[in-house]
Amino acid sequence: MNDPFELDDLGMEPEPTPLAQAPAGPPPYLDGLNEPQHDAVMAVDGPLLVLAGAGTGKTRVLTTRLGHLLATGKAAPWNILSVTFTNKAAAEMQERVMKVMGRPVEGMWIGTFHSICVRMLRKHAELVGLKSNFTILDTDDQIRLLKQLIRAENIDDKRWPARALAGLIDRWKNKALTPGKIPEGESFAYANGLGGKLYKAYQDRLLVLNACDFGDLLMHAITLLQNRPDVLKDYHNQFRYILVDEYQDTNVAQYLWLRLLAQASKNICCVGDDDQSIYGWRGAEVGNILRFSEDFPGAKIVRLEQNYRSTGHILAAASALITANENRLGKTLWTDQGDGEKISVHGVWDGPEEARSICEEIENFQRQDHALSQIAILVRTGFQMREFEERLITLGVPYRVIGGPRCYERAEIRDVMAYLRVIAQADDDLAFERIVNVPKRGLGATTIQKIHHLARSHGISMTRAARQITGLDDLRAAAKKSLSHLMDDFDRWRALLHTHSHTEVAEMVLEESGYMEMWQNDKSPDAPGKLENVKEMVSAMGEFENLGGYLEHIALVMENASNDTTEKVSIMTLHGAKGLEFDTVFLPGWEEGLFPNQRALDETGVKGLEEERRLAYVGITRAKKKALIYFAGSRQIFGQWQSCLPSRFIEELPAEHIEIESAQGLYSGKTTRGWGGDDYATEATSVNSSSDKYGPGWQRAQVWREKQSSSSSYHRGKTINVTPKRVKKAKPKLSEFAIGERVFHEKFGYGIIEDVSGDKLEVDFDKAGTKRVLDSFVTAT
DNA sequence: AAATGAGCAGTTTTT
DNA sequence: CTGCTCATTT
Repeated sequence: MNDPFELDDLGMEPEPTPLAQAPAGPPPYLDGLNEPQHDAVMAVDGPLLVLAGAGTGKTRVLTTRLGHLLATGKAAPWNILSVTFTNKAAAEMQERVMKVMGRPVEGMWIGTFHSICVRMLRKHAELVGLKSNFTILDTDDQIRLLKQLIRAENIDDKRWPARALAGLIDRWKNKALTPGKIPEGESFAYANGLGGKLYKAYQDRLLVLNACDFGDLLMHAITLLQNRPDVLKDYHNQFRYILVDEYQDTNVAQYLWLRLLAQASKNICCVGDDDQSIYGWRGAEVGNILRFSEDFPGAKIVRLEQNYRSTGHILAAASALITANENRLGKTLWTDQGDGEKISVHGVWDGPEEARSICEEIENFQRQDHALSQIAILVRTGFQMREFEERLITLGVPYRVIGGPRCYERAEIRDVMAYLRVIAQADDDLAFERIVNVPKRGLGATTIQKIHHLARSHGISMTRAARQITGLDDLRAAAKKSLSHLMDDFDRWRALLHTHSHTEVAEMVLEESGYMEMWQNDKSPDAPGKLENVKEMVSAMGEFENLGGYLEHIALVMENASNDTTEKVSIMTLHGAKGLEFDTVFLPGWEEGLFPNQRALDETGVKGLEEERRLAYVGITRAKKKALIYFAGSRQIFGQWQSCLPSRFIEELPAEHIEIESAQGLYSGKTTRGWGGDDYATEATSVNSSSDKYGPGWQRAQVWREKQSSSSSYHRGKTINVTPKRVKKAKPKLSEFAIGERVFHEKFGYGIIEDVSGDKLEVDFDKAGTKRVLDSFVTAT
């Protein structure tokens, strides 16, 4: 990474601070802290890096430290800036400081990078060319706007997708590179050199629209602090103590922002774990945490290594795994909780069997009174979730998916949001465009085109252009009338805000615009649900002070707050699991190509591989008592069967901490056994004789191990070959059966072979329907 | 202006 | 295999 840091040196002496010692004896909030934790709490002045391994009491240290600052009178609440990555983390911090202090604490700046930047920008908007009520665009708006600009440049947006440009711009913004600062050459990464020009055009247009995208929030804040020493000085005076959580996930822009704010007091405490850095792909710089002592000279480093979460084998296996990474600060987790159970590694035949096997196991746990809320299935990618969901549904085991499609992404919610956004901020083109013809009011593509054109050529927003165009003779009479009617409506609704509550206004808008009516008249089966969603949304607005507050919440707080406390199994991605813990963790899909993910390897090579490994580390360390890893011999991806090799991460787990379990019932003699039918699960339980110990996946693993030992430098040497690529299903053993042949299956009866793939057959059974079966389970007739 | 179909791409995600 | 976008049709 080139070095965009041009800030003042940080090497000043820490200013002497008078000690406001607590009276005799240590205050109660320090009770029970171990030594490093205690150190981390007490080292209040000067830069401090807390390397907090998984499950080592990081949050406790952070909150105790905050409490300590307050209790000793070193800082008033408003002297504290505490930055987190998620709103959830921010809320938890606020909550726990209250517990430490035993009373509510108000006035601290606790929030996400983005929410704190918004707060700064709302106050000083005009200094970066915005108005205080600026809109925060989401990714969708961002892409739509870019697409318009790309087309305006007559660039083929097929060949140069807007998404790609959005990614490029995001990466620039993550590094706080304004259009004037992008490195020579990087502009050429898009549309033969037009990237930079489009970036500039995009930023200009955003100012006209009085809008920001997410990246802008940080970037504008940095610009503000850099260009206005007076403003920066005010913040220096205010924020005497800065705390940062999940420091390993910060990007360059966030680092620069922190550095600007911390450069006067130098009282910055960053907490993080380089081994849990899993967001590199979205701009996080592990380098920030690796480089901490250089960035903040005189920094103290405290390592939290005692783990209070997992038992010995789990911890040891995870620790061993992560040592395969080169780029790390290094720490050794330990526990005094005893060895516990080994990690079990299961080879299964394919995806469906993996799902059956795991979900059955969950059912067993349920019968043994394990709390379902203490069980999680952690997958590498979203599409793996479906199999588990389906299986759990058929078994009637309650589950919840965490981090699935979010509610505000639903069309009707976005529509309502768009109405409200236009009312709150008339220049919000993206919102205007979304609802200008929803419900249909005869303002089609042609009209929009004309408004667009006028807006662009005059450098004004569409609302303004629309207003102007109603005074011209450019539109058909009907369109003109409809448009000016709509514009009048908007004015009226906006005026209503002065006299009515925002909730009332919203109700009126949705009624008068015909939006509710549109869904009421809609005959589609999901229309009532959508109507319900809209109503729910409006009632939720009441919890906010005003419209702006509500809109900002939606823009910045993207979590679905589910206070669902019922007992459910959790299904989520490994990314989503960071920071959580469960008694029992299932880790399916540990196969080359899937995990480590092929694309991660292809795109970022060793860096990607190491990040995948950290992901594996995060996964294992979520488990308190049991961790179960699965890999399948073959898997259907995008409708194609692919044969898979066990993940190299399995190989990297020390044998003494794992236990290989066979796929139960598989290959347990040549008994006729259904394959792929739901009823398979009920009988695939008992048989487990030692000669049948290894399922086919495990046999592959043996092969894989042999292969490894014969070329040991395969993935650890310098010539890192991030293959093996996924092996195409090369029809290993050709089946003796042919398509069209009539066969008999003990369980499903007679059927016709529809497809042959290796030794697996797809048979259309007369009675049981189409099933996938192993050829050894059928006989020719 | 809406509806149907062809074509295509398809990790991880918070703000 | 899906779900989406875009273009073509009516």
